Amino acid sequence: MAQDVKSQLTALLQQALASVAPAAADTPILLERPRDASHGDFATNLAMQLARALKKNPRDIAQQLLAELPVSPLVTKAEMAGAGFINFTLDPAAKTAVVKAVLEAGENFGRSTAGGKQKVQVEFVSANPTGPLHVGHGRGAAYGASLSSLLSYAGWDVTREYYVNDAGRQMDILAVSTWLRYLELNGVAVPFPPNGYQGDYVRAMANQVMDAHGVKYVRPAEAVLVGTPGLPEAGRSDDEAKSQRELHLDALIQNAKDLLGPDWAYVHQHALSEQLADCRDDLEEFGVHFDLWFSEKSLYDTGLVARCVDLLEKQGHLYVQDGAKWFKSTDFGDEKDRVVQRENGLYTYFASDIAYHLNKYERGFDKVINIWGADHHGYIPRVKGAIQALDLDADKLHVALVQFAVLYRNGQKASMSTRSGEFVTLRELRGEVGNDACRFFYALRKSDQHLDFDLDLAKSQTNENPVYYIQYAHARICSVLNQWGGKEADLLQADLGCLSAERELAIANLLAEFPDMIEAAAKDLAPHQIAFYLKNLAGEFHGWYNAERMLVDDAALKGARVALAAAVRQVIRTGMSILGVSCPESM
RNA sequence: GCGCCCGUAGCUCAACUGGAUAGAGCAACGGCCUUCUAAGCCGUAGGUCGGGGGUUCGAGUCCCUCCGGGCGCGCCA
Repeated sequence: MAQDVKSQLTALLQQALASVAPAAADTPILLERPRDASHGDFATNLAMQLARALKKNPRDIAQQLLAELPVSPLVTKAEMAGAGFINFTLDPAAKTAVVKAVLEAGENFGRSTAGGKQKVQVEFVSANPTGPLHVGHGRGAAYGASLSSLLSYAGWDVTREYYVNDAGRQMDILAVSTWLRYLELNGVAVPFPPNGYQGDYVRAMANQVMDAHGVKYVRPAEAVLVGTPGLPEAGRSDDEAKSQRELHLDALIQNAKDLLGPDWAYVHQHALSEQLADCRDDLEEFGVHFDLWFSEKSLYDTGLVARCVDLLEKQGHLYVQDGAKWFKSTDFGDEKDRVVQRENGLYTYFASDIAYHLNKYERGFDKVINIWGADHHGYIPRVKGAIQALDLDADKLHVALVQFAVLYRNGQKASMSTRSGEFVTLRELRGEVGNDACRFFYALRKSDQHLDFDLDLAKSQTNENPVYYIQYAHARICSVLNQWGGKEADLLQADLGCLSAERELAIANLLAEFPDMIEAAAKDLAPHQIAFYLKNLAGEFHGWYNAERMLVDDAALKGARVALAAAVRQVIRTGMSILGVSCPESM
């Protein structure tokens, strides 16, 4: 199969290298597939790499290498070209052999052992369960899910994980928002704070609480508002007004806790589980599954946060200032030191995040991948710093930043604030453009690249979406195979020597490239390469389909062509399945 | 102001990690359905890779510097 071809070529070049330049015999040999077909099937820049060390013209070196190159039945032509490239043209049989390899291996063609069964954790989405997921989360979800599948396919032992921020102020705000809407239903006149959660789903939860427990949690407005600073004028957006709104909201939360006592936990828990369930359903429908939903709160309950802070303290990485405990992250390259424990004794989000990472390391992952929104990039140095401070290997942690998707509607930016309730939800997007198109649209972008998501385009021109281009190729092949009507197992006996058209050999070369592409994509954490590969493969297929007929009278030729088509179908299926996109048999 | 990311065809994006004449898809223009699915194919047009300098056999890719955009700089999460 093709991998063998590549390593055999490498071996040939190593022999030539050893006699031309024994001193540089360990020069790594890079074989690439030229874009231009006239440059053959493989090319190496070995001569150029040697130019500096040997102080010779690359073209002269290339000629010497060619002279020393052992002959091989695989290679029909080896020649020097350009600035000193050596181009190889392969024997057609060496190229088409891949068809049989694909059909034999099935969905395992391309599967790699590069990951060596090492344990890798991929943590992604991890959105606060305070409202519906929006289109930005969708990008992280699609990327994380595709990346996880890719790594798994490349031989890693993958754990997919969602970090649930179920402790902290944002959850309190959601709970109090729900309660205030509930009071509203019961005619209690408390103005709804502008910095509470405004979405309709909050009212829905209030209704549920009402249905389940009636007026049990009603309290008088005076009691709810007692001791609150009140709200500034609605139009004010100065710092003072903002801070007053936050203080007001905090006071409301405190009053709610006092007035409801143990029942506060019910409201809190109800809001959390409702939103989490909604989020989980949403993601499941999107084809995004998690092995573990990890609770932030559990880090407090098990005492890991406190243990972590103690540990850092014992190692001398903490100091007290203004009543708060600071972590000396500047010792590890951060811009400034960071608080882990507030003046009021409460731990910061950073503290629980340190504990979470300690927990990840204690679970023995060989590699830990965090997929974060790009707005968190300033957070990386402090987390890596904390990991180092705990005497752990910070290089095991890789933070993949996903740039936010900027939505455009009618040519204008659409707002994406969760708090204001004005956002396009992932669910809406899925409903309007479909799961497949969504997953593929996201997959088609390099994750760390800014993404302009034109809603009108995605919604109105779904037929133009490249996902259909690939699915269509798959459906066409299914149709041909149906009409052919033979047993697919028989295709293994096909006389591949019949495949001689340029297009057929080009497709064979592309198929052979699939395993290399998978390994490269996994190494780069870049599933978008799969999407581009598939587009390319589908394009080659469509071109061939229009140029040649598969179901011809000549039985041998027919068998060979159907075998090639079946191999293309297999690779499309494998690739699409990694991307979480379906392959309908007919369209 | 400081730090990180980015700037490639009219639009949205690639470019095998420093390699050959920078590639696709939309949009535009011209062709192809009595034969396996026209959600397709074939062709044409479209570029000083933001500007300038540097490193070397060779730069969209690395270094410097401007210009332009995004994000971050909480005892929030």
